[in-house]
Amino acid sequence: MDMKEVEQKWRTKWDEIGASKFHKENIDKKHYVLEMFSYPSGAKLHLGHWFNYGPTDSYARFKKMQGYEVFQPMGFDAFGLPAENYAIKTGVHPWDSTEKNIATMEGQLKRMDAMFDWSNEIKTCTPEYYKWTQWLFIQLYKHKLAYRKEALVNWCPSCETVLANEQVVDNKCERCHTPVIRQNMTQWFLKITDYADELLDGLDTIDWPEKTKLMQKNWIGRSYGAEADFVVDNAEKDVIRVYTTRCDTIFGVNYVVLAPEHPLVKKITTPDRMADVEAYIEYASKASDIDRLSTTREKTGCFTGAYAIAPLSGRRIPVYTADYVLFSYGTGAVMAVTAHDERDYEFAKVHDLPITQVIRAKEGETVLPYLDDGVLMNSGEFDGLYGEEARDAIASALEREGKGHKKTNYRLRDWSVSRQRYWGAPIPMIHCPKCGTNPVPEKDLPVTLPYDVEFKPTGKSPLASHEGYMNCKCPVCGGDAKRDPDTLDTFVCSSWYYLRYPDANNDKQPWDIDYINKMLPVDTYVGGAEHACMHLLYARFITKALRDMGYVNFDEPFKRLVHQGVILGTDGMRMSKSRGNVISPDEYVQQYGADAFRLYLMFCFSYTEGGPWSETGIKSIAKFMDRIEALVRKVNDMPVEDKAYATGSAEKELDYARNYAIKNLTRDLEAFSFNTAVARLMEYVNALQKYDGNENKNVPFLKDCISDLIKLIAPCTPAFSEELWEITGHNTSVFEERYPLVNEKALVKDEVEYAVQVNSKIKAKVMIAKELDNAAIQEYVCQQEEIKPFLVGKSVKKCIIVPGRLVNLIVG
RNA sequence: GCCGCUGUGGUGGAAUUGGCAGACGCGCGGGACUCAAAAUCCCGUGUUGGUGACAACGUGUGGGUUCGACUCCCACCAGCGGCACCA
Repeated sequence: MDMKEVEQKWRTKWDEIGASKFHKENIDKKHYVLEMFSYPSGAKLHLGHWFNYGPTDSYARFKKMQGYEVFQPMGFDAFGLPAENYAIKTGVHPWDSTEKNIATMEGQLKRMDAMFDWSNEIKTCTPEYYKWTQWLFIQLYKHKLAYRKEALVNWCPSCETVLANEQVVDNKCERCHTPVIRQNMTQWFLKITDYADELLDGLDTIDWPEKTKLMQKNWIGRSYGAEADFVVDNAEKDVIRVYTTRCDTIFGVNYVVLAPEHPLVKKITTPDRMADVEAYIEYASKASDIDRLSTTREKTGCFTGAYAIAPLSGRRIPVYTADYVLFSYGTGAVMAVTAHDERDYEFAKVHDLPITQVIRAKEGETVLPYLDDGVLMNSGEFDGLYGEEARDAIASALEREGKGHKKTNYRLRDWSVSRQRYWGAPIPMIHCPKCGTNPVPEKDLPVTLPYDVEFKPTGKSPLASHEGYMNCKCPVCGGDAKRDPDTLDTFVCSSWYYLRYPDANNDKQPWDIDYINKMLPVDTYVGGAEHACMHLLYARFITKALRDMGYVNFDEPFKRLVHQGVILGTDGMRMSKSRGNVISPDEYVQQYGADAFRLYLMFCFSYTEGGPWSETGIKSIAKFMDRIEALVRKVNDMPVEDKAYATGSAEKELDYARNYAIKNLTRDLEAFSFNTAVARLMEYVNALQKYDGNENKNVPFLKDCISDLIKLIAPCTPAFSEELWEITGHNTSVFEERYPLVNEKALVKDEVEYAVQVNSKIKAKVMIAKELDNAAIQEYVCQQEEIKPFLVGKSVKKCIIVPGRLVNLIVG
């Protein structure tokens, strides 16, 4: 079969009949299949796209054949850093390069023969889309979920620009190799932390990979502890508030540590220590959070000269600043318990600080640092209390004295969404010297991203230099005002796109609420595991926030989630241009056709694991399809005579093979276990060929089995199967057919093979009739010639029977 | 470093979730067809020992639980994904 021609033929036909269209009248049977949309940075579709979209489309087609009304849209996550960097390097405007890339990728996606409903396509960089991204931001602002605060950014002093983490290599600017510093900048934040508890608890309600749920759980990082106040021994009596999960150790506090960015550091530092402290802050600004949290890194720090009074014990202890404390977590200050915390213990050794034991093991020796729960000592009235009981008592005491209280804390931080870049959705906010900061009125949306902008780094956001963009009228007083010069993080665009797809052409509102409530949640969402903690968490947060605002009525955006694995280069390394190990799918598609290529991707990798690319075997997949075609044509040409055909054991065997295939394909496709699904297809084809070798064939039965074969493989090789369906005399699409249903009766065997073990070693395989009970099985097995020798002079002490599988005789 | 995952023949990968390890392919070996080759078809193929029936060993390493462990537990090694401005 000339697959290129066949694929083109069916592509045209599918377009004519609107085969990929979603029919709203069948919404009660909807199944929303979504693949993570493409990022058009490279000019072309890569292997990863094929691996994500090809097999998932087969899943979508499988659902369609099960009678679901499938909605499978596609679009482009088109804003982002790479297009801007490309523009800075080459001078090609991000609009132009992005449009061109999208056009190329659309063409390639269409050749994939997936059932994408292109009438609902989305491109996040179009005003029609980002108008609603801006609308979303304003709703969040109005509901107090967007606010501004200072936050650290990577700053290259030489390029005078903010750098993405990706642009920082070894703490240096990737462009000019100047050491990068962390600098404070006022930024917009979204209050994802308001939803921390619900984001945790909601994990129990969704069908996601356990590992992804676990990663999100750890990312949110809920911990139960207490805040406690340490009063600085200075004129102002400044208060250092610390967060601790171990308030039971509070009598063992030997010093207090402030993060170098903590505003109190400079305030309380004594004049004689100021030079050292400033030098230390400078030093700390050069390290990344990952470096700072490394447990193997040397614990550095600097004494501020100040002392504070510990609550409850009243002890006077020194105040340090050290970069192993992060300003962004907890209160940005910790109490250091040198005897019961590893980092503090290490720090105390280096800085020659005392170590005060306040906990001992319940039994056995106590080795410092002792980290587990234990019995309190040297803790005044609390001596003798243990673990949680001690923490409760101490937290209550803190509260009584007005020096602290219990506190639940999260590792999760609010989501920083301001970007000092050009290629993103403009932040729809206006800064007025008189009225402060206010949102753009919704009737004035979108705030259009101007084309004629100097996007090369100048020390400010690119939009800040565009007078025509920046100058505007205050929506409150009508006076002269300025726009916010920043754009939104692209994760904001992708945090709600699944809501836009079903109603993508609505120009009155982001979506029709009634309609979207019927179309969502997404039934099956497929994309890479690298998004576990960011995109997937942001999307959940936005859904919950919109629900609370009344724009949707469901709690979770993605009912079921599947991650495809990563296909690596032939060298086992991640594909990248710099490594030169990038495999292009195009040549394979050219040579073998999209169907064979898709089938190969399904068969030769574990879908959720991926693995190194190898083209060995792609030929055999093409051959497998040839075998099917030959078989289908041969059986199709067999005349049906007017006679009674055989219905003996050969027919029973083939019917078993057919139903075995139906049962397993149905299960495996549902489970995204595509490689085993294809293996079962191969077994079925082998069984058909074996039966075809018989002299006396039941031709009508064989034709029926072939018909099922075409339906079974149809989701995997769509054009090929349509062609076979036509060859076998049909003038309708095979995707209008129902996926074959299993006949369980055909799978019942009179006898089952059991493995027989003696003392857990396999000694024989025995056919055992289905109706035997356990006692009869044991008796039957013991009579077998292969087993008898093992029983001579011994008795069976125990007999373990696993129904349908195994008998284990324990003898002695 | 921290969080999460993975490790099975020469090779890609299976294994009903604690029950016959290696399904289905690739590769390799042998054979049929052919003047020959390609294509196709048939047989074999974890390792070691044995002519052989068979035996021993075998799922990254070391230990443990169990009648029974690729699967569960503990410790370690290697690789991969993420670590909040790549998306």
